Amino acid sequence: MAKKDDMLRLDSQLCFSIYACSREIIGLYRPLLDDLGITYPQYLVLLVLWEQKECTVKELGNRLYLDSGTLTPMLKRMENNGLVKRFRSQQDERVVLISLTKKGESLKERAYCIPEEFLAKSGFTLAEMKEMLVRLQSLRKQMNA
Amino acid sequence: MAKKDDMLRLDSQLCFSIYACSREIIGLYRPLLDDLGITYPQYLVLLVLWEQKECTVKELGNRLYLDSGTLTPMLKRMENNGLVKRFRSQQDERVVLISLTKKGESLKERAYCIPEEFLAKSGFTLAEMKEMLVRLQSLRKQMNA
DNA sequence: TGTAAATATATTGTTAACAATTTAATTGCA
DNA sequence: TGCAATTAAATTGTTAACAATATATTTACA
Repeated sequence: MAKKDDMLRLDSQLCFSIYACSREIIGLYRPLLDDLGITYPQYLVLLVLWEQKECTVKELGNRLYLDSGTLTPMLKRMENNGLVKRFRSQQDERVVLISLTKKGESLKERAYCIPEEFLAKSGFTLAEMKEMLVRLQSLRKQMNA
Repeated sequence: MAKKDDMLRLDSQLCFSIYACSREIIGLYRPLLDDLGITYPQYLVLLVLWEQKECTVKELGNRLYLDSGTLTPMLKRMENNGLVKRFRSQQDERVVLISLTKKGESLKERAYCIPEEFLAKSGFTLAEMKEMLVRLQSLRKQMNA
């Protein structure tokens, strides 16, 4: 049963390596994000809004793979911290639109250093980084098929 | 500023790809783990215990990169579900030892299919899987340096 | 030996992830 | 037109991650 047992060894599990890596990266980002007064998932929301200024909760969920059960309370916290505004669409009252405040907008300038810092600490070249990105995206596509 | 802005695009962020992948894999595992009556982090605890039968909370934390703030309540839940036993070491009363119950032990047999299922769904060959594993481990090592 | 430092776990409080359900608005179609 | 099905968010409840702190035990060494 040694071979069978090998499959169940913690250190041979890709899933664990990805899970641990994710948490480690978030830990690396934490002091930087603390300076901006945001958390990692909030940073992801801002990334989307820095790209497109305004979007619906639904669209945010599609980009980040999160549902309203996660997003609604998080967006309320961000609203309380003055980062975003929330309001119902006039055309369709079911839809909630999220847009940046001046404060949320202004954080972008201070965020450029974050991916740079990560690239530096990762020890990867930009090419290796992209290679990895492609593999992970194909993994995700596969799993959805 | 287009190039600078590119760095902040959600889809060019390796960190997001890893974070999203991690959650997606856990989602893939969920129905299988539901059958066993455990969650993903609990599965990781069992992986360690299937390897070595008994260990301390400290050792579990070292393997899984989790602290007592996460482990203590989780291990209590696992104890309530009859999966593990918890008891203080006789030699050092600070230390809490975790060991498997018959029930926890017996789940191993039903868990072999989980990494197999993942390998199948990932669309990766075993070699590609290992390649990826190595890269992620080196990324983790780098970040800790 | 006695006490300060170190160590292991537990506790408290905040944020997040997600299933399941609810509420409200819109759409489709008999 | 009117009502059933669909859709978008919000709500509720459970588990987890983690910072900060507390408690209890052990170790080190003055």
